Amino acid sequence: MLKRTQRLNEIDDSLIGKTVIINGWVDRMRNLGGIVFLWIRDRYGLVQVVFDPQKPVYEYVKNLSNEYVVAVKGIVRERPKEAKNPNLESGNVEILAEELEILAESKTPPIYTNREEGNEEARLKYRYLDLRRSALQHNLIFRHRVAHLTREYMNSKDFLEIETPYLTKSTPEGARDFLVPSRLKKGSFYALPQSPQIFKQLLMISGFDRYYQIVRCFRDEDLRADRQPEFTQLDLEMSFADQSDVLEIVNGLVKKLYEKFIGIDLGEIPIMSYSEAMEKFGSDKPDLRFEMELQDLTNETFAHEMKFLTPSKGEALKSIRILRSETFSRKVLDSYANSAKSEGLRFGWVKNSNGDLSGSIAKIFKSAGVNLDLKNGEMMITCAGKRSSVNKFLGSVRLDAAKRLNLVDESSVKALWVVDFPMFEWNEEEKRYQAQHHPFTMPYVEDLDKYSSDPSKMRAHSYDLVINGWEMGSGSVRIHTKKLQEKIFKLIGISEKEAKARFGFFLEAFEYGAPPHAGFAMGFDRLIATMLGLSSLRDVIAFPKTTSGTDLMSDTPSKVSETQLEELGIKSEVDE
RNA sequence: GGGGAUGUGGUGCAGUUGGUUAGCAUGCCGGUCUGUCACACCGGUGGUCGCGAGUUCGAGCCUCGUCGUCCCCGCCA
Repeated sequence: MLKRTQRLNEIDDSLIGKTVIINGWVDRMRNLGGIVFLWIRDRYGLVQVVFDPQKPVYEYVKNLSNEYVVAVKGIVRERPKEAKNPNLESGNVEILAEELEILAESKTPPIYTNREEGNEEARLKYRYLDLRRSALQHNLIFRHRVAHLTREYMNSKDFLEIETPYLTKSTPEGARDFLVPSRLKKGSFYALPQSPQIFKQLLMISGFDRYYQIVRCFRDEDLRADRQPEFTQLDLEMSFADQSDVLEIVNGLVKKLYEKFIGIDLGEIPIMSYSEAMEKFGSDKPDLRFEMELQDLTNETFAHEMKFLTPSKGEALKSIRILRSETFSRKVLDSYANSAKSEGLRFGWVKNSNGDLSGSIAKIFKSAGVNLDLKNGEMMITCAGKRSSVNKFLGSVRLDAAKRLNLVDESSVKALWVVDFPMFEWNEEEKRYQAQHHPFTMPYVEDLDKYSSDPSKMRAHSYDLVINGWEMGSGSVRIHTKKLQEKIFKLIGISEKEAKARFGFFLEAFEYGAPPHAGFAMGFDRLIATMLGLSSLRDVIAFPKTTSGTDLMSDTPSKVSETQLEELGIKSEVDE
């Protein structure tokens, strides 16, 4: 075969007059009857090849079609003045073909590879063709570069990349596990790791001191645009370290990545407590690209004159201001009212229409004689009820309103740390507390005694990195004593017996000199998507799954043979 | 598990109150064309309207069911 002497990004003025060989795909053909132009594409670029009717090779160009793989030997020449294409990287030159070799033919592709259109279904079925599109090529190349620099950074900070197993032990708590049946031990199962959590902590106990891994994690839960069943984390753990050490490492990395690849200085990344985030933004992952903070009216003097909105003891009365109310139709406000009601909240809105107050609760404010200081067109949405529900509801209103008002500057990047999450949350289904982060998280030890009657008030030494309202990663200081770990298991209703069966090896490890340690895990797919301004993880993963967890290209998951099941000692109860 | 959107030539879309021959663009095939760059122009091919039932004289359109894709809630330590 004619092997390439140049990649397509290398075809430029410096090669004028030289003979080159290029390899690539036919991106487009323009046959003008006499002269024929081809665009040849590879991963690096796009170059125009000319076929002159005077040359013998001209006879063969008619056999070509889109997506054929070809080798072209020819002379690089400057294009005629009028025929230069400034939109093309190589638009100053072209290759005059002397020889052509067809390396592979192609059927007419079922989707366009040179256009940004096509529905997801067809594109996922022919993912290998979709991946030829320059946008997806760009995303995956970008991802590679970020991974590369990430490794470089972690290495420079003396972190060791150490692999951990994929065939692991199923553990309670957290997401549903993907299970893998064991053939050698019929009736038993491995689980794919939801994260390498336990292993990286064991590596700390082994003395490796600083560990990281860019690693696949698996969670068998329903999908979203920002959630895939298998996804990649930058996982890290440090010994003799606390929260500030971890934040420093991660800050350094994120700032470096944004500076190098996006050209943005993230500046000082602020730290906000979980409770502040909830009170001000109604979210544990606030989008700080716009203001619109929640206001707490609970302690205002007029709060007890608010008729049905009056907060009873322990409840909250809060509001949010919307500057341009004209985009909020009655229908939108009704839908807010309905969702508030379904959360057991009382809801009302009031706006300034040409100097007069109107809206569902205008009368209440008027009779209470409150000066709301609303400018013309400004609206206030007010909500009363259980404090945590009020925050959550107004937080969702805040996001929805920002979307409607187009308040988000898509080119800006706002990162922050949210810290001191609650250690536990109540699981209504199982009627017990469970760890909000995970059960290996170090609690505020003083909270354990202080709030022994109300575990929901205990805080954890945990921290989330949030970028543009996306949870980018989370971490915590870990428990490193058996005694405390056992205490936590007890609090979340894991019996001593169960703890021993599930985590016995882990608890035992703590008896052999476990150093204080802390760590973090960053959602790598999300980070790439955020940096590229994409909302779907599918665009940064080469072979993603659909929202129902299938792969349309390979038709996965699929049935397996009866023999395979027998070998595993498994019988399917699903009817064919 | 629930809600919403969607499914029409290979691809992207239109299709009125249910009405006779399902349009448009692009691709593909053939033709003309020696400087195009999403080449242009002329001609042509291509559709079980996701699938199944029902209502009706008549269904792409209405009803019920079902399947796929996308978005959201639940869920995701």
